[in-house]
Amino acid sequence: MRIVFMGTPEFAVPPLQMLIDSRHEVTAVFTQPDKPKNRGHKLTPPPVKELAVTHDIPVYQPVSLRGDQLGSIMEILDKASPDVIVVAAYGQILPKEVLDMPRFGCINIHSSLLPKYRGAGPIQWAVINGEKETGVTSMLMAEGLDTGDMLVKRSTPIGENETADELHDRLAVMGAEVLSETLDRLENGTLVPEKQDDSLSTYAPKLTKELCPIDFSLPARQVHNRICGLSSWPCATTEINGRRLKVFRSQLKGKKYDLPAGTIADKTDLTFVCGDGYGVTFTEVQADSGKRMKTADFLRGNHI
RNA sequence: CGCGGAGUGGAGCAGUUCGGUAGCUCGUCGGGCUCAUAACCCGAAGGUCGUAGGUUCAAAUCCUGCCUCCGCAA
Repeated sequence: MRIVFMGTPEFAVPPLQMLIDSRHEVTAVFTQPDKPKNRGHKLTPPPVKELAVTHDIPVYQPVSLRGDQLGSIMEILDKASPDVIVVAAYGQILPKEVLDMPRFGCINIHSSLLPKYRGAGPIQWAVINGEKETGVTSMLMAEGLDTGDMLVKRSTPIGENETADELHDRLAVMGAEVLSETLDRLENGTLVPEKQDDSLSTYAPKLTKELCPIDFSLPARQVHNRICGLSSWPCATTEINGRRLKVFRSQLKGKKYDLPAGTIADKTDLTFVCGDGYGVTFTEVQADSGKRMKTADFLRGNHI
């Protein structure tokens, strides 16, 4: 099949790589415009663009698919003449004209078990909420946000101490597999679209930095889940000796303390008391202007 | 030229303000104690202080260029 791929961040890279390696032909790639990033505000291309250019695939980076742009977008799509458009974390709303354009429609891969966790932050929120499992769902795109009929779904357990970062990487690979299966079955006609039960849907908004400061009045389990879910970005934070401390990893101590929430229960391993009295141990941290390191290393040079 | 922090034995840091013998907590190696140990005691190795110049009797420390890493911001 001829395929147009739309995607932007790291999550979209494994699926695109899979398509490039497949018998299908990727005739065009759409991704977000280069944005000023990093120190010095250097203009940085999205990961998907970097992969596409190394394979000489035409890359388009419209600011918007809608409005004035629509005419030229449709021209590009006509020329690329896709049988299907594959969308993975593209970051833009597709207008109806685009959704209706390919013979097989538009297929989106979403990193949750729909209809749960629709939206921009499904991986992180699944971890923050302490879900036991999550997964990847492919769907036929409709006009609503992540509301299309589901095609292929695959689940995976979330590890006790697994961070959103690690889960993200696993789901990205799984996304490529789900996409592969979806396309195969699309061709041989064995797909059975399944409507989403809207009454079961939940929404996972983009993460903000307001979530970062650790609220030690919450039970230990929730504090731990939040640290895992926010790692490595935007990352849970707290303050220690007047310095801001990012917390990348933690473990449940499994021990109860008769101390007020937020106090340090154990200075030798950085265990903090939470709202239910149980301790959470920080295992990987980073202080202001320092680098990310194991707590044992941090404590060697930073006496608390 | 967006703002800011940092490069010191293998790890994490102090020392830089006010130039004057290279320090701390660990790790490593050797020895001792012990039924035993990641515990304790004794000892040892290991550093051109990121790099190139400059100032000086003397530079980790002051000045200048360059390299690398990181936080904010996105």
